[in-house]
Amino acid sequence: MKRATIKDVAEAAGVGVATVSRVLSGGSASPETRERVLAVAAQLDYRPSALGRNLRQRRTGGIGLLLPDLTDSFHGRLAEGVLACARSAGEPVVIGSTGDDPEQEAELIGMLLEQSVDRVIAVPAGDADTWRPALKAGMGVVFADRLPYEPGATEPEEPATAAVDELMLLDGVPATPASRPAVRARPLDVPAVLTDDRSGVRTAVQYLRGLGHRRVAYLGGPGRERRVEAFRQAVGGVPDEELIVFSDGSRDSAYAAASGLFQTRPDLTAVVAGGNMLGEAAVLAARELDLRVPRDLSVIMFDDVPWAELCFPPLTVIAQPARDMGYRAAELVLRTGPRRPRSVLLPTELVIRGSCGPRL
Amino acid sequence: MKRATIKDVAEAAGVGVATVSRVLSGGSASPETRERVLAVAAQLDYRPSALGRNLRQRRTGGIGLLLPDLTDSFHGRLAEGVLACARSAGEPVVIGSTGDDPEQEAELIGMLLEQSVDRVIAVPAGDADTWRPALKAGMGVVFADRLPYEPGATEPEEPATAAVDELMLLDGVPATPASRPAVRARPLDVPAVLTDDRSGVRTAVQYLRGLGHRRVAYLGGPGRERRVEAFRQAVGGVPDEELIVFSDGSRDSAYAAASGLFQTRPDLTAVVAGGNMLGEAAVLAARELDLRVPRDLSVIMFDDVPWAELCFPPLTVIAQPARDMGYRAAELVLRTGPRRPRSVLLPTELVIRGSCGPRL
DNA sequence: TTGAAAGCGCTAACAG
DNA sequence: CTGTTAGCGCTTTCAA
Repeated sequence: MKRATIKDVAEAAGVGVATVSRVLSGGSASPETRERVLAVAAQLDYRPSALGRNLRQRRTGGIGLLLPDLTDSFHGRLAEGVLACARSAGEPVVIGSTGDDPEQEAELIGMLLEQSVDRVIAVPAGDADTWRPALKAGMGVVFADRLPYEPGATEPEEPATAAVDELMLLDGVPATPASRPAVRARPLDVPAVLTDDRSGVRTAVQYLRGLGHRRVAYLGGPGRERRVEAFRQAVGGVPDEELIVFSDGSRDSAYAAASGLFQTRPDLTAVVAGGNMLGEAAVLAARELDLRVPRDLSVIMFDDVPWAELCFPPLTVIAQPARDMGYRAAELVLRTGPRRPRSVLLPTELVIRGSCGPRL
Repeated sequence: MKRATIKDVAEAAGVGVATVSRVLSGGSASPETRERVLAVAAQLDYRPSALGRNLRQRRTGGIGLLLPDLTDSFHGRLAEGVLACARSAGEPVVIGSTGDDPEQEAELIGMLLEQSVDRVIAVPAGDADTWRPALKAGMGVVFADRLPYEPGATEPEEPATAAVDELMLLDGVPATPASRPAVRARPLDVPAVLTDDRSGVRTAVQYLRGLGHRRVAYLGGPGRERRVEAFRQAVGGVPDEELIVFSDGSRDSAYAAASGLFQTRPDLTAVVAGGNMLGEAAVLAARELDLRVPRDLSVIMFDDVPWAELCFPPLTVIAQPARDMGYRAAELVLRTGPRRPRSVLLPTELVIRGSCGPRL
């Protein structure tokens, strides 16, 4: 038993297909016609097929969502935000997990293109080159949490000025400092929803400093250029590069990075983890090496997660509004205005629990 | 600059559109024609539009994925499994989050129907009535982790016998006991990928029993009929119903349930949490009430999560292969065989850490 | 092996 | 206000 089509409804109601189409999409029609059509449609259990409509309009109307890893609580919360907004707009969401791999990401972009999904929200894994095809194809893209940079240079630039407007309102301080190092990677100029990494990192470092820590390390993940750069600035002077280590998106690599760091530099007394998986790794590695937190090592982590409170000791964190980020990204990508939507920078919050102590 | 269509390719290659279609889908064509077409297609950067194909074939070929909550680590891992399989099959995945609410679920099913997504994987929130429309519309559906039951009766029945075949191979014991209580809710007879709740719960209870615990409580979530029933059976005799409490899918409700339980029944010495959010709530509530784990209270939790190890004390758990479940569910729903695919029951594993101790 | 042609279900001109 | 008609891009008979 196949579904009724618009033609069936038209025949059964004794009207033309155009009339049915109009009635169903709120066009003009005489009250009686409208009523009859509606009745017949309900009676036949008619559901307009998105297939026909999409082909006709040459677009699907759905939203693509590309994330590095749904296993990461941050991305899960972000996704929930996107889905909540999409649902209230009645839009379907096509999801893809990139594993933080630019190639997979490129493949998924291709898939979305093939499906004519013309709007996408992404926590990007690849650089500007990965995303250029999507942009050129006219996709409406909004980035969340990170920005793809032009390949080549290594020091990230602040996002385009439009992005910082909101922050300035939030903490009353321009986020773009007057002086900058020379070589800069330019981020893609595309609307984005970011957290205020700079002030988050600064807060964390200052907090640690206030506790007396001098050798504080940074544990970074992929796509986190802005955080690292902010870290270098926050510690001031000539940063001890050995105290800055990276991992890719996996748990194993995060653990390896943390463990390696703690072993090669037993003199460090505090570490800031650039994400919840890094924080997890730091706690695990510390425990394995018999480092007491916070006596031997203070740890502070980017992103608040439910288990931060269950951890021993409870983790001090820089909280980010992940769900809001997703919701707002969806709002932006759905906004079909004439002008490109502005970017948004959301504030972080220091949540003090028990994983940081004074340097002994 | 719009995308090239099949017609453009045909013209540029001096052949008919049918030929292009054939070449691109691996049909027969003379080597030289094939080569020419392929060259032109590449040169024009031609990508076949899924829109046209889908309309013609009256189906999208994508997979729908309906989950209660992406914020829950279990569902996140499940989703990653589904996405991994879908990606290797080149199929897009349309995702929806139901919040464990049957109404939202029904709405999302409607949306998938409208999109002509004819295959769906779900951790169902609603009952059989919620899913009947999807089934009647001819959707290929595979359930994961839970099964929708016929509304009315309250005691769940084991899933259809096909489902237990795999388990019997796995642990050599038939999962369907000879004797059963009288009133039963029938699960929908649809392929599913489930974990062996019965043996998992039994293992947990026996472990606790071995430690000397007599008053062990159960903290249940939504859609967990089979686990509760297994719990009742595992504790044997007339179960103390006051020791069995439920919450809906939210963290708040889980915490309230746990806290309430601990306060009304201070005599209990052990609790099994029916999911990771329940476990989280149990630990939090215990801590709040100054119950020492495991001295005053032993806790064991369904589902292993990364933070179980970071928790204090590290949580003893019944691990479930969430990611595998997703992957296998996707395999099932993609299997386009003549016969309906068989269900799968996957084993659990007791992982002993530090949250259970002897009764003092 | 190939091309012409007929739609898939829908919307948007355009006429009436 | 309403019906007729022309496609959207693709696959698939059916002849040639």
